[in-house]
Amino acid sequence: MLNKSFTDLLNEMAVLLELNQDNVFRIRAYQTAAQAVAALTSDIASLTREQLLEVSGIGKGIADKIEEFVKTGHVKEHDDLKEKFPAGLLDLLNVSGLGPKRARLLYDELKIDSFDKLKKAAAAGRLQKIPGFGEKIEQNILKGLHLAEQARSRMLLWEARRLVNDVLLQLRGVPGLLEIEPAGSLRRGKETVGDLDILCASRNPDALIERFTHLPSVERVLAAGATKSSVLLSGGVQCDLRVVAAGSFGAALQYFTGSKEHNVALRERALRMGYTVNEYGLYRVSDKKQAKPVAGKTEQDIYKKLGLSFIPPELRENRGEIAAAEKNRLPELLEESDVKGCFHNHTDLSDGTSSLEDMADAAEKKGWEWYAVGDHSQSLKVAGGMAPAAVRKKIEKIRALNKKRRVCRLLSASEVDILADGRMDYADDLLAEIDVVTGSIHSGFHQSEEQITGRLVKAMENPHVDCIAHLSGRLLGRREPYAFNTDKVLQVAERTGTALEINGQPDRQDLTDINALAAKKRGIPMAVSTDAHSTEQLNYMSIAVTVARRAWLEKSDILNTKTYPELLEWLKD
DNA sequence: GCCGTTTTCGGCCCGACTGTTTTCAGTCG
Repeated sequence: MLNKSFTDLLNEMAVLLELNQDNVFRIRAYQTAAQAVAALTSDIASLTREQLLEVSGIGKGIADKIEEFVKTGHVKEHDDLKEKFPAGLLDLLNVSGLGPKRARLLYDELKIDSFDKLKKAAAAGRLQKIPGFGEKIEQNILKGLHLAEQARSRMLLWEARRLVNDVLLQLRGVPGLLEIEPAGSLRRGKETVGDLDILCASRNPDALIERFTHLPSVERVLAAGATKSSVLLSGGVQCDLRVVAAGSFGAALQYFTGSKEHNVALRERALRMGYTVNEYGLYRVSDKKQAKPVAGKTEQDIYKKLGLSFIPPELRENRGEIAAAEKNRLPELLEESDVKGCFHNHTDLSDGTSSLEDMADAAEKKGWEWYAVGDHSQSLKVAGGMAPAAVRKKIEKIRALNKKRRVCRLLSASEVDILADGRMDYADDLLAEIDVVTGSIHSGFHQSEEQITGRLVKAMENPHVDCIAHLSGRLLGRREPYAFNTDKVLQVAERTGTALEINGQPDRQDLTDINALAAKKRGIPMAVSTDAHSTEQLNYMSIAVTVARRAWLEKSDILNTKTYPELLEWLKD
C-alpha cells in the first residue's frame, strides 16, 4: 500500500513549497490532496487515472504525480525541492513561533539549518539583528526551541478526555460563565489529539481568562488576550481557551470544532448562498458591518440556515458529510446507549486483573443485557493463555452463574490466536463449544503481506470463528500495523460473514474509522469491543463507539445492539 | 493545483494575538 508514503510526500511537498514561497493556493491544493489520499481505502497503485480524477482534491497535476510515484517510487519535483533546502530546515518549522517565512530568512541571512545552529545564534543575540526580528521574537524562538526538543507527540483520545474534564471542572464555578464545551479534534473524536480546545460563553471573560491562566496545572502562559488564551499544562499539553458572548456560542463552537477542511467547505458553501460565516455568527454578505447575525446562538441554527441537517462533530472531516446533509441523508449514528453487550474482554483466568464474577457484575452495572466473558488462548503464554481443560471448566462455571442471574446473560468467549501458519490455537471441537470465538494475531508480525493476509483469510474461513479482533495489530505511537491486503481481507469477510471488531483500547482503536467505513460499504457486520482487562476498562466502550461514529456506522451495522435472542440467532448462523 | 448553481479563467475562509512597527506581517488555529 503506497497511500501512506504518498500522503507523507504530498505533505512534505506542501512544506517545501512554503519555504520556496510558492503560490499559497498551490500549497493548499497539496494539503487537500494529501487529505484525500489518506482517506482512500484502495491502494493508489490499483486505481486507474479516471478513478483518481474522480476523487475530489485530485486533479491532473496530482494524478500525474501519483502515476510517476507508482512507476518510479519518486516524484521529480519533490526531489528537486528537497535538493534546494537542507533537511534540517524542515525540522525548524516544528519550532513554535517559526514559520516558513522566518525560517527561510534565517537560512538566507545566517545559514541556519539545524536546531543546534539556531540555538547558538539566538543565544548570541544574532537573530534580533535581522530586519523584522527583535528581542521578543528571539526569546520566543528560544522558548519554542526548548519545547520542540522535548516535543510531545499527540496524546490518545482517552487521555485527552481525562485532561480536558479536569480543566472543565475547575472552570465551571467561575462567575459569569454561561456555557462551556470542549471543541477541536477531541470533540470530533479523533484517535489522537494534539492540543485541547475549550470554548466558553461568559458575561465576564476577564474572570475566566484570569482563572484559566492561574490553574494549578498551568506551567506557562503562552498568550492571554481579551477573548483568547493559550497555556501549557504540566506534561507539555497545550490548552486553548476562547470566550465569546452567548449569542455567538453556536457559531464559535462550530468554528472551533473544525475540522479545518470541513469549515473551509462550509464557508465556501455559505459564500455561494450569499452568507459569510465566522466564529461570531452567520451574516449576509450585504451586512458589511456584520450588525445582524442570521444565526449564531446554536450550531443547529447555522447548519439549518445553510440548508443542511445537523452534522455530528465526528463526521466533520469533509468526507462527503456536507453533500449528505444537503440531501438529508446523514446516517443515524450509533450511540453508546444502543450497546447491549461486549464480545471481547478478559478476566484474571488469563491476563486480566478482575475475576469473572466481578467482570460480569460490572457488565450488568453498565446496563448491558448480555456479556461474553473472554480470555486468551493457550499459545499466548505471556498473557496466561488458557489450556482446553481450563476453558471447559470455565464454560461450566458460566452455565452455573447464568442460572443465578436474571438481568445480564453470560456467554463464553475466547480470543483465540491465529497461529503463524493460519491454524487456530484450539481444535475445532473446542471452538464449537465456545459461544463467541474471536480470532486475533499476536505473533509473526514481521511476516510478508501474503502470509499475514493468508492467515486472516484462513481464520475467517473457519466456520467457528465469529469475529476478527484488532485487524491491523497497530499500537498507536508504538507499533505500526502489520502488512496485510485490506481489500482482500474485507472481500473474504463479506463472503464468509465474519464480523470485524472495532477495538476500544485507547492505543488500538482498530479497525480504524476509514477501514470500518470500507467494511460498512460491503455490509460486513462489526462489533464494538472494550478488550477490557479490568472492570474499569469496560468504559473503553465509549472509545469504540466514537470510532464507529467517525466511520458513519449506525445501530444496524453493529452486532452489540442485538438483544440476547437476536444475538443467539446470529451466532447460530 | 483544484474547481465550477456566476466561471474552463479567476477565484480560492476567517480572525486573534504578538511583535515590530506607526499600519502591518507572521504565525497559529
